[in-house]
Amino acid sequence: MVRRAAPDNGERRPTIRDVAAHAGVSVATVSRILSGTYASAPATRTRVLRAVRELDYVANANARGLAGASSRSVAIIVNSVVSPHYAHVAQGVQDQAAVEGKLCIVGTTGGDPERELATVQLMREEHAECVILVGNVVADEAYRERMADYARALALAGSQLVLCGRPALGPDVPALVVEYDNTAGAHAITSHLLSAGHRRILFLGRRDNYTTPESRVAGYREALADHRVPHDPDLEVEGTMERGEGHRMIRERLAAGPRDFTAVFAGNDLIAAGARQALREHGLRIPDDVSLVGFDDLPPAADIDLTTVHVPHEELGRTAVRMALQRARDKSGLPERVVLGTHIVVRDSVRPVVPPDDPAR
Amino acid sequence: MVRRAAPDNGERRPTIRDVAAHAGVSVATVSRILSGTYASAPATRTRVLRAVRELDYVANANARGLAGASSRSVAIIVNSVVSPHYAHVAQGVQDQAAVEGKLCIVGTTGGDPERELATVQLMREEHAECVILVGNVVADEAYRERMADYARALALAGSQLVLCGRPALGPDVPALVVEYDNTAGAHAITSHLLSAGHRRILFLGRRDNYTTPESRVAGYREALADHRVPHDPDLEVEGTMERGEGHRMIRERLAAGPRDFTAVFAGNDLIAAGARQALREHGLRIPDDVSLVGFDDLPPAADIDLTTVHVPHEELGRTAVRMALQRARDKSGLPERVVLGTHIVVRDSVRPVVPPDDPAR
DNA sequence: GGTAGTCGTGGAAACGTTTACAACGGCATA
DNA sequence: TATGCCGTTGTAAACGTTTCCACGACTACC
Repeated sequence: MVRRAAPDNGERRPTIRDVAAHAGVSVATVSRILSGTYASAPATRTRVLRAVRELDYVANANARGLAGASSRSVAIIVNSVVSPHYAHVAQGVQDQAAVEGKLCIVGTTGGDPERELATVQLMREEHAECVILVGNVVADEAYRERMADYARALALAGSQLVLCGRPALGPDVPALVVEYDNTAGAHAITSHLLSAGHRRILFLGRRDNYTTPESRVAGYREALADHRVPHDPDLEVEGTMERGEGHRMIRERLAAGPRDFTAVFAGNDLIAAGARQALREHGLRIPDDVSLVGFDDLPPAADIDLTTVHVPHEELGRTAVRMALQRARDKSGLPERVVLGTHIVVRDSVRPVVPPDDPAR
Repeated sequence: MVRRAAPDNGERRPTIRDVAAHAGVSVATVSRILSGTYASAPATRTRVLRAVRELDYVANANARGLAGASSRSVAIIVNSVVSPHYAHVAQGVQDQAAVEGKLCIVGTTGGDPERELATVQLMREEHAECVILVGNVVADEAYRERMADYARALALAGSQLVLCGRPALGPDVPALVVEYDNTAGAHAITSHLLSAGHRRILFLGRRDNYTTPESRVAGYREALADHRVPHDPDLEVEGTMERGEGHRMIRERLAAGPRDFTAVFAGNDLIAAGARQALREHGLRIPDDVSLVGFDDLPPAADIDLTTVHVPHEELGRTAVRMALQRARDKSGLPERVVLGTHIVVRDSVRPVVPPDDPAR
């Protein structure tokens, strides 16, 4: 006997053997009755269930996993749980996992590829049913190779890799993709500003090679082109997706010279919040002096009455889990890539531009 | 052979046996070399590690757990991951888990005791090293019994229950407690308002029997008593800890009659944000017309320049994990309860009251 | 009344690891 | 040269499940 933990005096956690003995049946019968719906005499069934209740038995997930039953867990890997964007996706994953009776393993990387790898290894050890990787990323060749490696290694361990809000890989890589339409959203909200008469629209948070800001900038440019408004590269300000950056970008811009824009399109709501604060510190009112829009529609947006693009965060998480589990059940004919839609939420941060010579003024 | 998964043609995930064969040693040796630091000849060691790399071997967590090695996971159960309060505690748990090389299982309950129970059962199955329960709760007898049951059942499964921001149980219950000082924080910030001359301070978010709001109200009352300011129960407004509630409470109060307060102490930052919006909608400026303070010091507080009480959320999570793991290593002589401190963060939402007959005005 | 089929159950192997115990070799000491 | 010890490695049992296979009892049919 290799028992190390509790003394064997009955203060042991009951096993399936105990339940079987208590109910006067074999372990096989108990196992069958407990794991899903299997033919069994009602009398036996109730006897077993009573024994389970009386002994307060819970199965040993390790033994269950080892013996080959399909895993009961779903994994999600994010940069950080405190960032609202990730938190909402994680919530969606949680919800769907709970619905499916699975539990949810969360790993954070802080954006560090090293830690990402370590976390994926842990998930591989754990035999999670699927591993959901979410977030903005540099989409270079190294990334593609790394993801392809993950996907294959995970597939070998019986897990399904799901990329959430990340670009797809080659067709021969066993990975699912759930995205949302950044470009269309950016196009729509830029058009919203253009329709209100704005021509000089500052874009905050350009960051080349990063997938999310890159596709948002793309939508911005396309909308300008569609409205035949000349594109001024100087209106695209570089910065990361954080609140402080929004503040910095506006501050530096206004310090550098006179204001040469009538509207601001912030790369996300956090940037918008920071930008808003900086604008107000310069005595500019929103929306009276400057119009401001964001992207994401997370709680801060409602707080500051921001017109923005709604991203279905929770739905992304739910869809990722749903797709992975469906695929586990039925290998064939399911889509490998889903793109969810976005839409504008109009609040109170945009005013039409009134031309200087407008007689109404 | 009961293999059901991959076809046995080499596209199998490598086991420790494969590694042993590849390195020309026994499985015991491989196991010893991989799991922690154990005496072994350097030559063997490198041979084994090379085999691991070449085969891309990762251990099977289920088998490892089953064979009796201590578990590698830490569990946290919260109401919701999107609520900043919980998210920050979860982040702390994550961080510490990563430091200790453990992974983190997250369960959400939506505040439903039913789901809480189900989640605890899942964690019990999973043999998590510790289970951290966080958040505000009704602290009645039923709660105490439920928690005591959890604690005992988890202890039997080898896990340690940790209550985070929840009241302690009896001394004979095997549970750890990590709290922060709500009453002291509320006392301090109320004193801050009193020192600025405020006498009529509205408290938003009273909720009897719920531990968190209850102890915050207690601090508020104590501070009033200490400053010999009469306590008017009518200044305590009931409501839950949500943004919308803050808005509602102010709206209804101002609709019911003339303003009879000069400062507002919101039960948390979310309430403060809602209250702020409602006050502004009534044309009241903060802090010029009304002073406003909150509790928690989460990101929204900085956004709205709110003077508030800083709660060490991440530190709560980290401490919970640290305590549980220390206890697992060394059973004796460690504290069972820790109370972390809080402190005021002064921003720009409080102005001194100027008496009407003050000559300076 | 015999045979085939169905339903419910039990026995036992297998999953991949950890660890107690035993065994082996080499070195230092007597 | 014989003895004892230590450091390193191998053998095998055990962990608690699931599931394959076999077997008995009953029903239904010819």
